[in-house]
Amino acid sequence: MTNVSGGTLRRRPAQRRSLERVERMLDECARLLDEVGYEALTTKEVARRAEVPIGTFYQFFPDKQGLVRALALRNLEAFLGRITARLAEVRLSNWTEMVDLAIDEFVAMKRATPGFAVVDFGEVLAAPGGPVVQGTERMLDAALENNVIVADRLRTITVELLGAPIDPELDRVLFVAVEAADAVLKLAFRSLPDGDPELIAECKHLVRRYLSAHLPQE
Amino acid sequence: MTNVSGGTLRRRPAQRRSLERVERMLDECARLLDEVGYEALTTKEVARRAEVPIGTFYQFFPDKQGLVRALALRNLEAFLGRITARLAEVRLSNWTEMVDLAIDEFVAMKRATPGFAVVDFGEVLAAPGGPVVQGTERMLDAALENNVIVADRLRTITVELLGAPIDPELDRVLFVAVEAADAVLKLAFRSLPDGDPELIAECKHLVRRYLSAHLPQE
DNA sequence: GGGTTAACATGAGCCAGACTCATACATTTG
DNA sequence: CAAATGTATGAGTCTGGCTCATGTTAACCC
Repeated sequence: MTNVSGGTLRRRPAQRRSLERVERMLDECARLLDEVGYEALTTKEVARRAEVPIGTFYQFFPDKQGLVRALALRNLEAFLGRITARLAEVRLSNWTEMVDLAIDEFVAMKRATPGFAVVDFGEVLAAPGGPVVQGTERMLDAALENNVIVADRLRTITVELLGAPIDPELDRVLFVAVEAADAVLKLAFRSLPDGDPELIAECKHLVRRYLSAHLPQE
Repeated sequence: MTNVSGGTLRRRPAQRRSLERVERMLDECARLLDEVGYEALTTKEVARRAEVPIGTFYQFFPDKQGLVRALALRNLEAFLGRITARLAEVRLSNWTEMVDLAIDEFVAMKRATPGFAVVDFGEVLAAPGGPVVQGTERMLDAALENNVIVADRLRTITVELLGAPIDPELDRVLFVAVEAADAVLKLAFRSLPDGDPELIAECKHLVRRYLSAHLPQE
């Protein structure tokens, strides 16, 4: 699995102990996100639960956003790993199956991964409204980049699946599809803790319908 | 125009002076959102720019979220007003024209209305991840309700347009469409200050394509 | 007018939470 | 063993959301 999460940490943990600590902090961050949400999440509480002094917390994470961003990136890696693994298992006969697979994996992760329903890598704090243009290290950019990564990954898979790229606009189309799916699934998980099944179905519907205009029926 | 914004304010301004003050605070809030984004926006600065003491600010707005929520609701009213006005002007021959009209109006508002590209009524702070279930006065609920209002409004228009409701699932479908469009347009305005035209076009594409599965071609 | 009362306005200050930094500790190196 | 270099710590700073005691205006009554 490629290491996507470069550049999030203030200092990279070198020893085993530090590494475990960072993992613990991320775990507790995820659990706290489920319990109280992003706004009410405090760095002190994360540190307390992870049994790490606050000073050490700030040795590794630049700030609260950085913490959540690091978590989102860890989740992104997990997602890409799962998708890749699943693809190795099954033989897909057409792209609609891939849509279902991707969405099912995403939903499964939302259900199983603490904090993931609150901040997945798609939206990571994009929303509370970073200004349209701002410093390079904004979450905003991270969120965009993340969906670019997912879309790109899906493009690779799609191209492999179809044999050759069909539509030169495929990149943008996939990006839009990912963004839209992300939003609808977010909604599904806001409606019900395990995700409203009807909305999840509707999400697949939406994506399939949209992509069918750009991909061959086969 | 119906007054949607009930219940946002701590106290409703009665006299002319208070009313102007509240408007000024909302205006400055909008401008600040464009400048620094939601997180960096401070109630002190809003009050300072509106030339209102901080105490007075809190006489009217319950908190920072309440301020932004009030702004979002004011924008929602404006949007519904504009849509209604436009519909009175033009004669629509089919529902695809309505999709274009609604999206165009939305885009026009994003361009013209300060702060609207940062927090429109669709997402209003839903994202930074309130916990899935939490107190009644959460922004989250507000955001959901707002899109419900828009979807409902569009349903009314659609039903009028078509003569009779076609699909019993129309409500959910429209809701999903609004949510997806919202996300893609948000993206378009993150990419370019005035909204990436190609993404805007793609948004219309997405919605039309999706709805065409549920609405008659005519 | 004068006096009483109720509504409104004000900003110094409280408090919580993000983040720092001086100090203590450990670990490596000559 | 001493110096140097890295690492750990939590008391403390600072900023920003929000309050509340006090001052001010307006409304009302005699």
